[in-house]
Amino acid sequence: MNNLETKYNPKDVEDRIYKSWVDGNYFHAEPNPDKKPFTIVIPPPNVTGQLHMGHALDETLQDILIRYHRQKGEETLWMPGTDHAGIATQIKVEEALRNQDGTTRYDLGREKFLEKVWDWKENYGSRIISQLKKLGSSCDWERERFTMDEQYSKAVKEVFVNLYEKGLIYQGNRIINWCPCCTTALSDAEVEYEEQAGHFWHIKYMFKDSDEYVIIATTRPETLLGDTAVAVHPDDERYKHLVGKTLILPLVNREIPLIADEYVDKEFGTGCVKITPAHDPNDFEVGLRHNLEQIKVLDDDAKVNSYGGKYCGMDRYKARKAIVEDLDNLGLLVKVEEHSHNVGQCYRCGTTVEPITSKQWFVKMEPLAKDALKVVNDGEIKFVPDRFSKTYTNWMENVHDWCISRQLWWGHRIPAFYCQDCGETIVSKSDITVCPKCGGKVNQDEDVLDTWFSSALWPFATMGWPDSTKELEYFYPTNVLVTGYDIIFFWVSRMIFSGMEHMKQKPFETVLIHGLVRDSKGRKMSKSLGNGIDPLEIIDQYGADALRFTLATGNSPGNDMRFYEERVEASRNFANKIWNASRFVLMNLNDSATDILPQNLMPEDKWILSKFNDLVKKVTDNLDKFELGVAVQNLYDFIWDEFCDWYIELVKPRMGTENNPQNVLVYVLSNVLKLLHPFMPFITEEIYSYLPVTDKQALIITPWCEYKEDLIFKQDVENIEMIKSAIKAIRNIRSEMNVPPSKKAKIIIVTQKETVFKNGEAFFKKLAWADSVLVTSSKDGIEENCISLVTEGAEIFMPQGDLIDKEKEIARLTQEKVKLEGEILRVEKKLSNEGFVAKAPKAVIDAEREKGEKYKEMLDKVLEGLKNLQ
RNA sequence: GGGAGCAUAGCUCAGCUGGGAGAGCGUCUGCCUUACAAGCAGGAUGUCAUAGGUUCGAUCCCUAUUGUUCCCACCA
Repeated sequence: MNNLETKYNPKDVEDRIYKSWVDGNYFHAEPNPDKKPFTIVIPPPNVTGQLHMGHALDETLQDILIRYHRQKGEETLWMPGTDHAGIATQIKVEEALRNQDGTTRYDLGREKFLEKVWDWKENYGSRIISQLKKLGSSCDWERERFTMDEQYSKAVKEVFVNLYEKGLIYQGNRIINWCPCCTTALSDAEVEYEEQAGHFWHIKYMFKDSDEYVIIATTRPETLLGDTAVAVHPDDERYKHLVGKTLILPLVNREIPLIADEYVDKEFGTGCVKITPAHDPNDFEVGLRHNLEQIKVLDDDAKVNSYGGKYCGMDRYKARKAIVEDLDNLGLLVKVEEHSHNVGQCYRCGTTVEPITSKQWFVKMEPLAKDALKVVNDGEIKFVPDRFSKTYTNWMENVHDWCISRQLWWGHRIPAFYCQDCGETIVSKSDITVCPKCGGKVNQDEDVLDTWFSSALWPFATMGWPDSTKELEYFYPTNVLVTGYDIIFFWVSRMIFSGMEHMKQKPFETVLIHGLVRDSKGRKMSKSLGNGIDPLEIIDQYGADALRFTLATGNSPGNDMRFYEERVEASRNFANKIWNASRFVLMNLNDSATDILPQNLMPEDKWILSKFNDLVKKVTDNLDKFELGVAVQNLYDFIWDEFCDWYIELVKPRMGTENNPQNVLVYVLSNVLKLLHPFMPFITEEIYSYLPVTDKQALIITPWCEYKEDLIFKQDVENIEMIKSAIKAIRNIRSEMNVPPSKKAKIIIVTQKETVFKNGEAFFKKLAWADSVLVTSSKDGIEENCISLVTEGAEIFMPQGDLIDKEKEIARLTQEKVKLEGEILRVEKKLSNEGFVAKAPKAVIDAEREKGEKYKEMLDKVLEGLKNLQ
């Protein structure tokens, strides 16, 4: 115990401590009517994913909250698990197959391919979990869930059927976002828009049997193949007379009408718009209004199909080029403008998505959005910081129907069955093989559901829904959801309406939003940039506590943070500081040491106990407000500055004497470890195990500290602060005069508070390098050639013999004088301001008066000192 | 087009309901003071983006401006 190394080595500690927590079963929660529940469900990482900094931040924040509430004695459940992550996982496995032997999923067929994915999941699914453990995450591993577990799948089917029966899920042929690379439909949320440089092609459309024409402008000339009309605004005088006439579609030579529709903006471009109902969402609507034909000209892989005549088989960009060339040759290309516009891209693979009409399943959002908005607007669900509730409501108010079918194989297969004979569609929780209507053979829908459709159920499906379980009864609704602002739309909003719809209760009360972890230059960490920092490497090098501390520090909710190694180094140094302070305490304990406070507390003991009490309040309040960054800063300041730099130094002279401060040291250290534990669980648990505390148990379950009124000693705090300022003043002057610590000095303290400073004699010797300290209330007999220092409550004289440079001393005191005069002037100005005296709170005025008097007193002494020198 | 964030020390950032601004890193000076050089002591550097307003008093609240980042929408 006395031979701990001078450097904290996390590797000696972390795995062993983690195992002790698991063995102690401290992470496990059970419904317990005697206790208040506290629940967080983890944002399930992708099952084949690897831990990155974003996870590390997310998990750290959750673990802090979880450990805090566990120590507060609540029945604390952190529900862990993973997400099957439809597209992401399928892409990964397909890629692996391609690299392995060049096979595609089609070569294997659905069944074989899914076997491969399940194999993959078995291999890599545990990786992310073990990585979470490295961080110290105290999840209830007995309850680990996966979004494709049997029970979970039951919930997904239940929800689908339920919504279908309510008319909130429907199948329809509508414009959706199509990713030609993943060959699946995407929801609006899964498309990311990027400003790209493009062109604006102006094309002549000739009227039938006429030399007249209109000019349309387009950014996607290849869609011309699917045009079924040209539209103008009904009030547009330029074209009014032409409405109803027939145009000849260039290259295709199809006859299409010129129609009038309010959708067209007269001011934009030429005022004529080509209408391609099958490939543009606005045109689609126009097409419905005018009963236009939808001609789909692109295949699933974005190649022109047989409707495209000579362009058939060309990929969309090749076709674009060819069409522009042909139009130009025909003299139909009027001009080409540079044009920058937003291009939608698949959020998984980055391929430009193509709007395409397609038969898909949708969730009707409007009725669901209603309750989901109410619960946030009423403040039943709170976003931290609050501004994100606006982000949420804006989205929810304008939400479109949600396309939930995906043309993938990995995921929850849509529980819809189609009769081959009568064409009936049957939506059913259980698999069926024959049509209940005609007895014909049925086929199940080939598609799977959007991953987010299943993760939307996470807060209750993980607890056994649709069965009624004791877990749901006890732990639902959950307390906090911690996640990044980037998935509010994907996940948070969908959990909210799902919770409201299926549980008739909100899924959580607080949504704690954090920002992104960026690199040192503020860029997003990404694989393609290669600027990602691996949390596991950081843990390996600096320890999990240092990583956690770094991620929790200097950051406020909702804001991005920059991550660089120097910050981790600073955190590691802090861990080391704690380690060494603890070593010091442990080295100086005798067999009778405990954490029971003695009766005869010294002023400095009362000072640190008061400060510690303040800390308890601050840390607790900040944790309750989700100001984790402020809470951890409070701890840092207390430990390094107040406990190490002052308290330990102040009590060093008492070590080993009758008045040994060991119990106070043990008390403060053991208690501060409790407060620090949520942030730095490993090192705190380790050190706590060495301490002779009365409540000897694992720190992880040791009760949180309480604020104790009777451990606040106002007068002693004032006195010690006075001594501290005096010591600082002496250090300051010595440093200014380049006096090395080895050179001791005589100190005479003239004060009206003799007892206070007499009690502090030892402090001056140790911390202000004095060899003798004289405390007196009178200036009589003080030798000349003294440096005089004016500090709060005292005047300090340090005889310097011949060393004193009179001129320098006069200059210094003059400077001091000017400073004090300035302060006094400021205070007086304030106090002579009628408005201030009349309207400011009394406490502020009193404080200001007190300050003024203090300064005046000090100024008098400075002036006297100057007089003596001259 | 709509919305939001940010602008504070050389750098990265805190600053929680308005009462003369802090930390880490860096930097300068002096110290291996028997827990810690991953340390100790001391120092320097700020028109708290700009301009108005509210107030006795504004880094903080309001308005406008500038710069910057992001989100949503998608006029072809």
